[in-house]
Formats: sequence, structure tokens, C-alpha cells
Amino acid sequence: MNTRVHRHGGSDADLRRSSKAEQVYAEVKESILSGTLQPGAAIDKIALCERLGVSRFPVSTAINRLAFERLVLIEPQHGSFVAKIATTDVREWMMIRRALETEITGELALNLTADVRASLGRNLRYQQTASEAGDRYGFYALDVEFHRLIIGALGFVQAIEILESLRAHLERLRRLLLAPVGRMPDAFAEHQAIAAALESGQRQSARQAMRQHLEQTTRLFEDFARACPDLFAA
Amino acid sequence: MNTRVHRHGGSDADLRRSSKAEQVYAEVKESILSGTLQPGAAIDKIALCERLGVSRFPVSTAINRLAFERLVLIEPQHGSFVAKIATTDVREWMMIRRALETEITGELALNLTADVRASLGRNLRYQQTASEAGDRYGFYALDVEFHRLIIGALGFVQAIEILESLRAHLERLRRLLLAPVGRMPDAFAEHQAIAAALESGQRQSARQAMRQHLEQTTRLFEDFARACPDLFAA
DNA sequence: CACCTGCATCTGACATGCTAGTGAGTTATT
DNA sequence: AATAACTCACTAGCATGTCAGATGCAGGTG
Repeated sequence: MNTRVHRHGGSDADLRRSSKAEQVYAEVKESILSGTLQPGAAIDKIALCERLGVSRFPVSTAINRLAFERLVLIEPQHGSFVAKIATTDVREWMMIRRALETEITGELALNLTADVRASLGRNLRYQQTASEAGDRYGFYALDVEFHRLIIGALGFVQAIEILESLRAHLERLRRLLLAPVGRMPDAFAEHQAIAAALESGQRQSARQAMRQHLEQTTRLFEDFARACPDLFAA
Repeated sequence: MNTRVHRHGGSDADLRRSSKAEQVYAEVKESILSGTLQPGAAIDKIALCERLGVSRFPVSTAINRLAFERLVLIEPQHGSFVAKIATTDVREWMMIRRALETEITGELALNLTADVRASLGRNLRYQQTASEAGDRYGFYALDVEFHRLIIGALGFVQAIEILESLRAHLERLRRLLLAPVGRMPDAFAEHQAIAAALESGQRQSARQAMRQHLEQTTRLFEDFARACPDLFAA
């Protein structure tokens, strides 16, 4: 079931267009990501049915989909549970992200359009403002957008999907643990380096710039993971 | 829903363990991959139900899962169709594969165990035999195993899943178009170079070796795609 | 003659009752 | 008292019935 993307915001019409299964999916996913449903918690399908006013069918469909994304674990004939996070998972998520974003950045260096260039420039200016103002949340949003601009520039739909799925996992981790630490100046500098490498049109240096940035981020997340071992599986 | 892997072959017990939805999933997937169900073909769910002796529920579940993997396209209230292949998809599949396998190979160069080393060596010896004997299918199987050995060595479960999903798509393409061309000697040489780079323990050269190999393969697949444009979507 | 509308008939989405397997609490036995 | 077997409540999987939306064709209209 492909997500029907409606770019014109979430009106009532959208809600009616999107299937109930998708609404349940979005609802539960948000609960997991926000930490309302903690890792390991059992998911009471029947309660969900009543709360959302739907039957078990769309709920099952949604839970299946979340299981596919590894956000929930289904134990047949026993129950469905919010997936625990394994410390090794964090390493793997960042490895995959590093691999894909590095490769895409390299490709983009060879195919940089004026549009993308302008968007990146604008985004970086805002980043500078946010960084100087100490606006963590604003900067975080811009950070996410910066990466999205790069990975979306070449229209790689499946890669985007994979990366968004990874971002969901990492987002959950981030929200579970703590607000982002003040790495803004460093992150900003690294983003600038990436943009500069992209402008240079050199594949290799673009890859390297993205790689270095993501290796820093990897360390950050691994520190996160070490900071709060309760939530993790063996 | 995670695939329950039973390594001890497909006995009756396995069939009973695996859900009906999974059986349908496997059946339909094989039909798509083998080309029995051509790209764009409509999937008659009811006929499937009758042929496999199950109700519509497991069929829907299975089709949903295949839609998630982009092997089928569900048009709500209209029908389910075998996904067509877009020429841009091929580029993207290989881009993702290149990204992941390159990164993993680099990591593996830093953590090569004696076990993996031995397996790779054994596999390469068989490759030589197959290559010299001109055994295309044997060589192809060894080729697949060679890559699986590398990507499986570090236990990155999600990366494996992504790559296996990609391999399914590429496999479909390969089977739809033609038997593998005789690139065996070249492929064998490239495989040897990868193994040698892994032995050297140098991340950078391991990455480079895998990258060069996959860039060759990319060209091969793109030639495939050009060879038979009928099956492709706009 | 082109176009628009209404109907027949597909299809997927959804609701609901039923089946079977699991695990935990309880009881019986040693 | 400790352990083993048993019962029961609960869950996911499955079957079947129902509903609404989409398509295609026929016939009517401008």
C-alpha cells in the first residue's frame, strides 16, 4: 500500500481520501516515535479499535506495516509489541544512512542544478541565523531539511523511503533520550563544507564531506545510546 | 511480519509453521520474479484464492506486503497490478546497492575474521572452476553467494533485507531479459580484487574495489534495460 | 457526430464471527 | 513446600459477508 501523498496540506478531504488503515498507521507510528508507546510495550489492538472507532481489519493492516518497518514486533498468537532498540541497530542505521547519503551526495556533485543550489544556499543562511540565535529546534528542523534537500534532489524515491524510515527510528531514539545537544556550530560548519564540495562538482570530495559529517553524527547517536541503556534489548 | 526462516529445508512442519499469508506471498513473488506474471498484468485475487485454497484475507495481506516492496501496485477500488519497471528504477537500485555494498565492504576490511576469509577463499576457488568450465549458472550462483558472504559477514540484518529486496527486482529484470552474458572472467577478476583488498585490511581500497565491480555491473544492467524497452513504464 | 450521463459490474476496503495457539495463573500431586 | 500438569483468558490469523468507489459501456442529449 503506497502512501498517497497529498502535497496540499491535511484537509478533511485528505482524511477522507486516505484509508482508515493509513490513519491508524499514522496514529500508532506517531505514538511510538513520540515515546507515548515505550519500547517493549504491548499494543492493545482492541483498545485501538475502540479508541479510533474502526474495526480490527485496518488496525491489523497498519500494525503489519509497522512490523515491516521494524517499529513493532508481532509474536504470532501472543501479541504485538513496540520494538525495542538494540545498540547494534543504532550502528546499522547510521551505517546505512552514511552509505546512502554519501553516495547520493557524490552523484549530486555531478548533477547540481541551479534550483537545488539556491535551496541549499537559502537553507544555510537560515541555519546561520538559527545557530547564532541559539535556536535549537529551529536549527534541528533546518538540519533535517538540509539533508532532505540533498537526498531528494535527484528524485531517488526508494532511497528517500529507506532514509525516511531510518530517520523515524533515529527520531524515536532522539526523542526518547534528550533534546539535541548544542552541536550547532560544528554541524553548521560541516553543512557548509558539504555545500561547498557540491559546488566544486567533485564527486570524491562531496562524498568525503558528507561522510565526515555523518561520522560525527554517528558518534553523537552512539553516545545517546550509551547514556540510557534501559530501553535497549540485549 | 518478519519472515520466519527455517534453515533445515522445506518440510511439512515448515509449511504448517509459516502462515498462509506467507505461502501466498512466496508463491506470487516467485511468479513475478520468474516472469510468469508479466509487468503490468492484473492480479486476480479471487482466482488466487481458489487456486491456493485460501480465503481473501491472506491474499490481501500478501499483496499488501508485495506492494510495500514495490513489486505490485495497488490502485484502490480498481485493481492490483504487477509493477512495471521504470528505467530510472534500475539506476536507483544499482545506486543503492553500490552505496550499501561499498560501505559494508569498507567496514569488513577492518573486521575480517578467519571464518569469513576462509569462506571467501573457498568461494573464489569454486568460481575459478566454474569460470574455466564455462558454467554460467554455477558461476551466477557463486556470484550471488560471494556478495551474500560479504554483506552478511558483519550481521547487518536490515541492510541484508534491503539488498535482498533489491536483488529480487534485479533478478526479475535479469530473468525477463536474457541469460547472463559471459562476463565471467572479468567478474571473477573483480571478485578476486575485492577479496585481496579485504585481506589488506584497508578500508579505502576495499571500498574502491567493490565500487569498481558494481559500476561494471551497473553498466551491464543498463544495457539490459536498453535491450528490451517494451516492459518498461514511462 | 461528439460529449455527457446513468447503470452494471468489477475491485479493494472494511466489519465481524470463528479458530487455534500461547502464556500465565491455578490446582493437584509428590 | 516444590514441582508438574491443567485450565482459562487473551491474541493473532483466518473465513465470510457487506459497502463504497472506480471503470467501461450504452444510450441519450446538445
